[in-house]
Amino acid sequence: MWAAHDGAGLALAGADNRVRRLPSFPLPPRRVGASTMTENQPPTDDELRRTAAGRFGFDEWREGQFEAVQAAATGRDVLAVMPTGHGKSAVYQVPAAALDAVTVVVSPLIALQRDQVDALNETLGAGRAVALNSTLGARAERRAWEALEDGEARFVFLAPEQIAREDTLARLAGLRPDLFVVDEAHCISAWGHDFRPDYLTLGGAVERLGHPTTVALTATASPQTRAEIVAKLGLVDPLVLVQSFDRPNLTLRVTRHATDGEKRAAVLDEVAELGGPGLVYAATRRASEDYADALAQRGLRAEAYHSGRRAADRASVHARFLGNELDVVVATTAFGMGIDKPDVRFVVHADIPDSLDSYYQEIGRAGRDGYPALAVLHYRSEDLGLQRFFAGGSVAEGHLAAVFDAVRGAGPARPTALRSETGLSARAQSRALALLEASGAVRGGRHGFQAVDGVGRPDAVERAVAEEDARRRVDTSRVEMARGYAETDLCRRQWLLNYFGEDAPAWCGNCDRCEETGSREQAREREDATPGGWSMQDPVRHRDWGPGLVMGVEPDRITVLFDSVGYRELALAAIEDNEGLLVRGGASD
DNA sequence: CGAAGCCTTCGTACGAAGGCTTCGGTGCGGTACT
Repeated sequence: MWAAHDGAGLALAGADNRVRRLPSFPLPPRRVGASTMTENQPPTDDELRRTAAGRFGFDEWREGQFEAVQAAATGRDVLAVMPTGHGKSAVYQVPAAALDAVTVVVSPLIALQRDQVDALNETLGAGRAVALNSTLGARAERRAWEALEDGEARFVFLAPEQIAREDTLARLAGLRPDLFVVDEAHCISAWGHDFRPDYLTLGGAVERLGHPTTVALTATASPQTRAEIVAKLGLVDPLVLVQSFDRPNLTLRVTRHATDGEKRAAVLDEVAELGGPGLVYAATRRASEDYADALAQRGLRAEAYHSGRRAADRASVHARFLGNELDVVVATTAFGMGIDKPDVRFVVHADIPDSLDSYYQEIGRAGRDGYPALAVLHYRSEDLGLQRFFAGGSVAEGHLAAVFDAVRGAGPARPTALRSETGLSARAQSRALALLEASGAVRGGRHGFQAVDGVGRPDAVERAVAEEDARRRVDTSRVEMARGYAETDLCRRQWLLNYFGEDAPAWCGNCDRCEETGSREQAREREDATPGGWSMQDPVRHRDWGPGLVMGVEPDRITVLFDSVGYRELALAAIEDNEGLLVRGGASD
């Protein structure tokens, strides 16, 4: 399912191919110049197909995929939202190979970079792709740069932290790249806020490189995340390819529990019964260890996986799981990207995750072979507390003031130097710096951070606090949407697909709610009875929260995604009683 | 926000109950230490 961009807003199409609009945002002007690629004749469709088949053995295209390849090959920015295993990499690799383009690929994990470099060197010839990261020695790093500057290597993979370094960026600019690729682009939104602040610098990097054709790739993104990716990267008139999120072979189920002990027993019973291969997700390291121990006592080959384990142990767990030497891995969110085992039969969540974006990503690791697989969420409303804590962390105004003063006093200064001034922990200082930078009070440059001229301390603190408030509201609303999935009486699949901006029937027949509510006919009757005439993706405007989009319709309430405050549920009774509270149309503009 | 762990207090005088504090998830890069 895909649709081209159509004018001022970002247009997206879902399962029904109906074009929809997201809240719009300002688009930066496109810079012309650096790209050598567009000066050459763009490749013909035949050339692209030949390259795909001959070099990559790729001759079956999914809907919209070839159009995305064409777009990238002719110099148009692309945002591709495609499930894992649908040939996402082809969207940039085929045009890059056909054009012999210099291609910069940003990828968040060194392990992922390594896999892709190996695969490309196997396909296109040794030495065509290199990675640049801190695991290289000085000599290897010099050789990699030389290979790129000689034109021998055409693909370079790096983490965003490398791109954020001025010397690296300057040297990349010297390569005059034709293509700039952001893999796992949802990190811009899901992680970019404070955990990987350097994701936020990628938009600046695109500009600095002269806006080469930019391709953003991800396997999961809600409409809000898509809009954020386009805005933060400064994509210009992008072709947006969104494939259906539905995974019909996954059975969706939620089991509610009153106490932690009851939940724990149910998780253990269920997983022991299912056997494997499967994944269990837990919210804390400690819980992952406890569940793994208890499952091992029941005779399963089970291991815990989290970032507190030694690197060698993590690699061993990963390898043994892929090699069928383990039945179950009990993991925190650390076990994720890069796992591609086709026959995972279940993903059981012992705790609710922070958002449906995470949940979909995690259950998406089940049933990739297309055979039936099970996704069960074990839910206690108390478990939301932990996710609210993670979403709600705030930076003290005193920290913001201290960091701003230190930056202003020291002139351009690196974080390590600033720390002796602020006395803050590295983490606290980096959060404060990221917020000050995002709100425009502080700027990062070649020699470190410096204050922006004309911004005073009260102003800087106020702007940073406002920035953080906005983020917190959105993060908290994402937790609430996860709660909504767990507590809904409606079809789970419809709920999940609606969250991703996709229309879906009210009855899927493959979730616990549909099993209980009986038949398709009953579901249709209930849907027809929905008053008010609201539909998915209707643009609306709220008196206080401004423009938004209808993301879910239930008999007594609708869910709206607002630009300013994230997801909100509104009772239909309240809308009717309160004239002017919520009106149709006028999404933004 | 909720759970776990440590401490204090009360009393079926050594174990239980209540109060207070701390902790909780993701990874890059670079630096300090074995």
